This record gives sequence, C-alpha cells and structure tokens, in this order.
Amino acid sequence: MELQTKYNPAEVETKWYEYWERNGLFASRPDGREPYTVVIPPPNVTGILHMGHMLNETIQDILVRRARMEGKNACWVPGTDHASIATEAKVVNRLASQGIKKQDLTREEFLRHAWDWTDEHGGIILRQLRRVGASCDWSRTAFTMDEERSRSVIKVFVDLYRKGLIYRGVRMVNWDPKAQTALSDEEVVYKEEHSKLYYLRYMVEGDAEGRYAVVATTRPETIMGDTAMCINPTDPKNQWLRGKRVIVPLVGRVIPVIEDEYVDVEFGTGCLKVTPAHDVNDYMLGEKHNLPSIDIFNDDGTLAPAAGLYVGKDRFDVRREIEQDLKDAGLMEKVEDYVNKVGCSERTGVAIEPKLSMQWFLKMQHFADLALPPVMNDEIKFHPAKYKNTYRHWLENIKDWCISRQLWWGHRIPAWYLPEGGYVVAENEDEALSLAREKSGNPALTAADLRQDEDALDTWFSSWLWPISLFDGITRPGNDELRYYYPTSDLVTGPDIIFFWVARMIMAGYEFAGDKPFRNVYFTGIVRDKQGRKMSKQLGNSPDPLELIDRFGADGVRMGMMLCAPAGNDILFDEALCGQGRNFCNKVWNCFRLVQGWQVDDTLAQPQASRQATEWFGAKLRAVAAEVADHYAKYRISDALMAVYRLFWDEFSSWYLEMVKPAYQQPIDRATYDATLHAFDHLLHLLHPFMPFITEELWQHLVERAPGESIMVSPQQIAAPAAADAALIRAMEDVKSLVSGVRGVRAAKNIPQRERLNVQVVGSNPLAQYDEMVSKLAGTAPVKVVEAKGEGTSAFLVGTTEYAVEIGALIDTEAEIAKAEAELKHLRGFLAGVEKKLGNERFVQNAPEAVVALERKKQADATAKIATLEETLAALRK
RNA sequence: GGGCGCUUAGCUCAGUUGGUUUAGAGCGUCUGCCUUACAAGCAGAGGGUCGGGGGUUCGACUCCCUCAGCGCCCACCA
Repeated sequence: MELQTKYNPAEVETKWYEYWERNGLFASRPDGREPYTVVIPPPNVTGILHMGHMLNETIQDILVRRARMEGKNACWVPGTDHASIATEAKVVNRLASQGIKKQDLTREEFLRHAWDWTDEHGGIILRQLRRVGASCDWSRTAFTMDEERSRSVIKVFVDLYRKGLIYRGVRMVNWDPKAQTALSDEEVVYKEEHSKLYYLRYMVEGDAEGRYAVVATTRPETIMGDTAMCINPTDPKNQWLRGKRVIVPLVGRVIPVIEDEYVDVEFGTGCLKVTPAHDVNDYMLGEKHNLPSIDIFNDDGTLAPAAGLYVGKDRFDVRREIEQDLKDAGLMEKVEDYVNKVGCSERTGVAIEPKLSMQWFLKMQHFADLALPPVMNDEIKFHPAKYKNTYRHWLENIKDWCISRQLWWGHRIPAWYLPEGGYVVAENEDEALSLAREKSGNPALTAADLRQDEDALDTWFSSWLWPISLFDGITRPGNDELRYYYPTSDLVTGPDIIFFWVARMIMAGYEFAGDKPFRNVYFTGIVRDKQGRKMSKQLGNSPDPLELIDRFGADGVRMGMMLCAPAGNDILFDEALCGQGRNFCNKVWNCFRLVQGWQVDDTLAQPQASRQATEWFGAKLRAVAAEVADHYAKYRISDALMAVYRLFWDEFSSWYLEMVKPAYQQPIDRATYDATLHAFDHLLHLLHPFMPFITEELWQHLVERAPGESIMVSPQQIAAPAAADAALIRAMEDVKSLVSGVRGVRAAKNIPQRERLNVQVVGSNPLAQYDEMVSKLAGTAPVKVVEAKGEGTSAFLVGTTEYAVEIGALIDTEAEIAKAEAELKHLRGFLAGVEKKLGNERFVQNAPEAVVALERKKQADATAKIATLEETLAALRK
C-alpha cells in the first residue's frame, strides 16, 4: 500500500481508538494473570480537560499500556467526581443568570437543576480522554455520586459513627461567606496580602487623666465583637492596665483587661483585642477566661444586628468606613502598612471567616496511626520519596476533619433529628425510624416526625473510598473483584492533593479494606508555562489540549508532555516540544515507508555488513530495552522515553538502516529483511506506551494481522542482554567513530558525497572486518594498511589507532598542525593528571585495584596517542 | 517562624553507594547539503569546570560546613 510522506494523525487516531473499544481491548475481568490496577483521579464531573489532566492521564496510560504489553491484566478504572462545592457554585451561577435564587428553590428543585447540569456537562471530560488515547475500561465508568458509591459513603458514615469516630459539635470552623459553608482546614489556602495594621485607642474607663491603651489590629471591623482586651502579665510597660476596664472605640462597650501569657509582648503595643466569635485564638482565650462571645457577622459576611453598627454592610466595606470613622473620632493612633497572610477559600477565593458553628467531625488520630507507618516503611512507595516528609508532618499534627458542608449537592448526612431533640444515624429512613422509636420510647413516631440533617458531606469523604468503592468493596466486602484488583498498583496524582486525597485513601484503605489502597504513588509536577508561571484560566497561558492534539496529533502531544516531565519536578511546558513529538512520529513513519518499500529477493546472499548490522542492532536493542525497564522500575518515565527516542532515531534510523539499506531500486536479501521487520516490531512495542496510535497503525501494516489483533495486547518479547553484546556494541562504537571521522574530513573539505575517499591506517586495522560497512557508510575505498601515513592526508584517532584520509592538494598544513596541537595539549594535560594520581603512593595503596588498573590503562593509551600525534606533527612540519 | 528541595552547556534536565579516558542528553545555535524514506530531514561543528567560599579525602559535580539566590510545604502572633 502507498503511504503519504507525512504522517496524518487525525484519521489514524479515530480509526484505532474505535477499533480498540470495539474489540474490547481495554476491558478487564479477573483471571489467572497478574493484575495491574490503576484508578483514575476522578476529574470534576463538569470539568474540561486541561494540561494538568493531559500530563496525568498520559502518565497513567503509559504505565497501563506498558503493563498490558508485559502480559499483565491491566485495568484502568475511569470516573468522575461530583465536586460538591465547585459544581454547586456553577449551578448557582447558572440559576442566577436565569434570575433564579437558590434560596427560592426547595432542595429537590435545586438538585434537579444540578442533575440537569451534570447530565449536560458531565462526561465531556471522559470523551476528551479518549482523544488522548487513554485506555480505560469504560464499562467500569463510575461517579462519586452514583448509586453504588453513594451507598458506600452512607455505609461508611454510619459505620464510623457507630465506632464513635464521628461526632457532632459546635466548633470554630473555617467559614466561606461566599459559598456559605464550612470548610476543612485543607480547603483553606493562605495568601500573602498587603494590608494595614491599625492602632486603635481604647480609653481606660474612669481614668481622670484620659489615658488609653493602644491596640494593634488588622481587622478593625471586628471591634464590635470585642469582649476583652488582653495583656501579658509579665509585660512591664502594660502593668498600669492591670485590673482596669477599657472602652471599645465607637462602640462604647466597657470590657475588662485580662491577662494571659499567650500575648506576644513584642507585637504592636502588647495589647490584644479579644474577639472570641471571630478568631481562633481569641476563641481559645474566651473559653479560658469565660468571656462572652458576640457574633457580629451574618453567614454572607455582612454585619449582623448584633454588631449594633454598620448592620447589613459587607465586612470589607465596613473596614474602610470604620477606619475613617475612627480617625474622625480621634481614636486612631496610626495606620501602618503591613504584610500578612489571609486564609482564603480554596474554591471561591474569598477570605475565610472563622466562625463558631455546629458541624460534623471525624476523629483523625485513629486514622493517622493507621496511615503513617506504611508510608514511612515503604510498604506504600512515594515517587519521589521527598513527599514522605510532607506526609509525615501532616499526620503527626493531624486535626479532626470537618466533614459537613452547608451544601445540597453531595451525599446528604444520614442523621435524623427527633421531634423532642436528639438524633439517630442510620443507612436509610426506615432504619432511622426504628432507631428513633427505640431511642424516644415512642412507637407511634412516623417518618414525617423525623427531620433529616440538611447538610451534605465533604466531597473528599467519598473520594477517599474510591479505590475500594470502585470494586464495590464497601457494600460487598471481600468480593472477588476486590480481592483480585485490590490493592491497586500505581496512583498518579499531583502533590497538591496529598492531604485531601492520598493520605485519606490510605486511611480508608486500611480501615475498610484491611490493606493499602495502592503500592506506589507517582507525584507529577505542576504544569507551568515556559516562563515558569502556573497555568491558569485567569492568565490565559494554558493551551487547550484538544487544540494541541488537532495540530500535533495525540502521540505528538503525549510525547511533548513527557519530554519535559521528570518525576516530581514542575513541568515547564513549551508547545515546541509537541512539535518535537510530531517530528518524531514523522520520523518513525518514514522509516516504516523505507522498509515497507523494499523488494525481497530470496536468492540474494546476505552481505557481510548487513549480517554484522543485524547482530549489532539486536545487541543494542537488548541493552536499551533493559535500560528502559530500569527507568520504568524507578518511575523515570521521561528517561525511558528519551532512551527509546534515541534508540529509534540515532541507532536504528541513522545507523542501522543506513547500514542495511540496499542501493536505490535494488532488492534486499531475505535474512536482512526479516531481521529488520523483527527489529521494527520490537521498536514499536517499546514506543507504544508513549505513542499508541502511530505504533498500532504501523504494527498493523508490518505484516498481515488477523481481525481484532492489536499491538496493545501483543506481548513485548525482547530478550535479556547476552554475554557477547557488550563487545559487539563497543566494536560498533569504534566503527561509528571511524565513519564520523571520515565524514568530518569530508565536511571540512567540502568533498562531495559521491567522491570515494581513500583511507589509510597506520600499523594494522582493528576494524578490518567492518571494511565493507565502513565503505558503505563513509563512502570510502577499502582501508589501506600502511607503515606510515603519506603526505596530503588528514588524520584522526579512533582509540589509539590512527586513520588518515587522503585529500591530496586539499591539505591545509597549518590547519592540520593546529588541530593536532590542540589535541596534543589536551592529552598532555590529561596525562599529567593521571600521572599525578599514579605518582601518589597513597592513591596506589588505598584505591581499589580496578581503579588503579584503569588509571594505568589511561596512562598507556594517552602516552600512545601522544606519540602518534607527535609523529604526525613532525611529519607536517617537515 | 519551622521543614523540605533546588542551583551542572543559550534552554530543559541526567549524572544511582565519591574513582568508567579532565562532565552527558534533548532542544536550540553555527556550517554544508532539497543525496529518489523523511527539509517535521541528512551530515558535520562549536558550547559548561558543575551558584560563591571553606573543609574531609590519595581523589568531590558527588560527602560536611557556610554564604547567596530560587521554589515548595507547614504554622493561631493579632
């Protein structure tokens, strides 16, 4: 068949992806083979593919395809996450654009809209993954809020409640005034902010001299909630305030001065305003000193009636207003510029308001104890290992997890409140009712008397079960699938969710499945642009992966991605790398075109050079395959790719194919042809995990294939390196040096390719058996052995052997002298270093024998080379 | 404030327990080639003394100390 000179990815990609799916090649069922399991980090159900996904999914697909070709039963389970806050926010926004307020809808109405949204936008990202080439078992596609996963979440909640690990209580939580929900500590990100430090005057009550204390604060808008002022009892400069009472500026409320060593004497004036309702530390002080707590904020961050002033206004507007009002009232001592860190909602970006509220919590110490050892002792391996530190630090300082969210989109908390107070926790309403009757002693209770908790659970409370719940392991513990696929093999994810997700999956794994959820965790880097900026929608510096695929082909983009993705380092993505990937595809394509165009003549004997080439390439292939395997074992995917890339382009294409290529329109012998096809097949296997589409296309054309066959499931069979390989490879390196040496002379002298060159070798030719090959590659006549090289020759060394190209009148004696002198200088410096070492008795005594022997070899070689060069120079200067 | 990591050719990175010919790769650069598989290509060339300083050692890019710069994570100093 005729192939175009350029590879056209678009048609090939669609064709083979459909073929793979149609033939069920991604599907996995338990069988006798070793399983290789990966669960996808579920993207947000309404999300669209970005470069982070592109990187992540490519790595997973590479690992999965590699395992599949190794003969393992590879199972990659796809799915999406309901992403409680993010999705609810999107739905609320859409409703708002239609003039509908969430508050005006019932829970059921709102959820209907949310499901509509999910049906509309959900699954887009899964379709996009197919474009990338992801070989997921789509028949297993799951959703964190589908029936099975929901049952699992509820069952786990009830289980943990009964174990006494879940409790409900009033605590200081992180309140997101925009989403109007509590958040976990992990969902708060601290951002540095250039703000102001305000110094406020708190007049001392009844002080005849009109003295006042000065309090420094970044949040003057909270003074309405002040219920005390605090000094450090050891602070000499504030002794005079002991036992006094002060007046809150503008508000006029009189509050006591309390003493606590918590206060930093050095900060500001050493006087701290205490607002127990709106600061975590102040809350602690309030508890300790029995202070009243005044909650001055509404849930949306506006001032509540309890504030007395500025009621209904936004907290940040109030900050500006109150600054002016305090100045006008003469109660502002001064205002300084100040840089501090403000906790913000990871999702909505707004400043978090610490708020006292009733929430559900999960006790974490038990889980930390469960999850720390396996990571520290490498039962679960982190790649790179540096994240073990991060992990340990978090677990050693674990705090209880606030799992309730004041949202509707999510798993509703399975707690039901009784009319007379109290509540029961149950897997469903029926069970709740019977528990409630029992608890209240009232058998007449009906379902209508019970009121289910309005809150939903944190999204991560479902994600942490993912590796188990995907195999129905929560609802049907110990089932066959779970036993076969669990623990999963590798998890590929970003370090940004190490606490949110990775740590919690480890906890859930041991708690609910009795074993680790995965054996290895591969942490990818963050994708940045080439200026090092994080890719983001706001900056507009994130290319659309699908558009890249349109331009470079999926294989090209996958390769571009992996070329810049060393494990654990951030990715400096540059579109040019996709171009490199595309070029490589084209190279592979054209190599195939060459080989495919050959006519075989069975009567032809195999030329010596071709025999040598096939033997050598076999050795090289075995060596590189072993190297690649080692890279995979260490999760050095980009190194594995680079090794394959060089094997294909440099060794196979530039050297091997040139060695065996028949003259134009001449046929090739059978032995060489078969060996070449064989090598090509091996190369396609090595390439396939990185470039699934083009390798399938070429593999199908390489020889006749039966319907349903695929390179995907055809095992890779490259033998382990053989004993003789190393010598073979070394010899060929010398051949290459000789050829390059001749080509170098040719290039320097501008001698056309078709002009045959005569080459001399001084003494004897260690590469005599490769003469035919050298002639073919370098365009030379048979190498002549001479006693001393003649005039009009340009010489170079291969090892310690001197070769000289006859160039007659083209000789530039000055240039030859300069070249030889430069090399001589280098060698003498080198020799001096070696001899200094060997002259050091302690080196000869202490260093291992092999090292000393090597130095002696270096010395001998360098000496020989120097002698040769000196002769050359003498001859040139004659 | 604490912890971790990084600093090797113009760019992005390798360099595994210190010794493998006075440091390697890819890309880019320069020179010459449209040589009928490939100009998304071929051949050739140049380019770093391993952030600065000190130390350990027969020997350090590799180990230790220190300084500088960069990055990340954690933390209730208003």
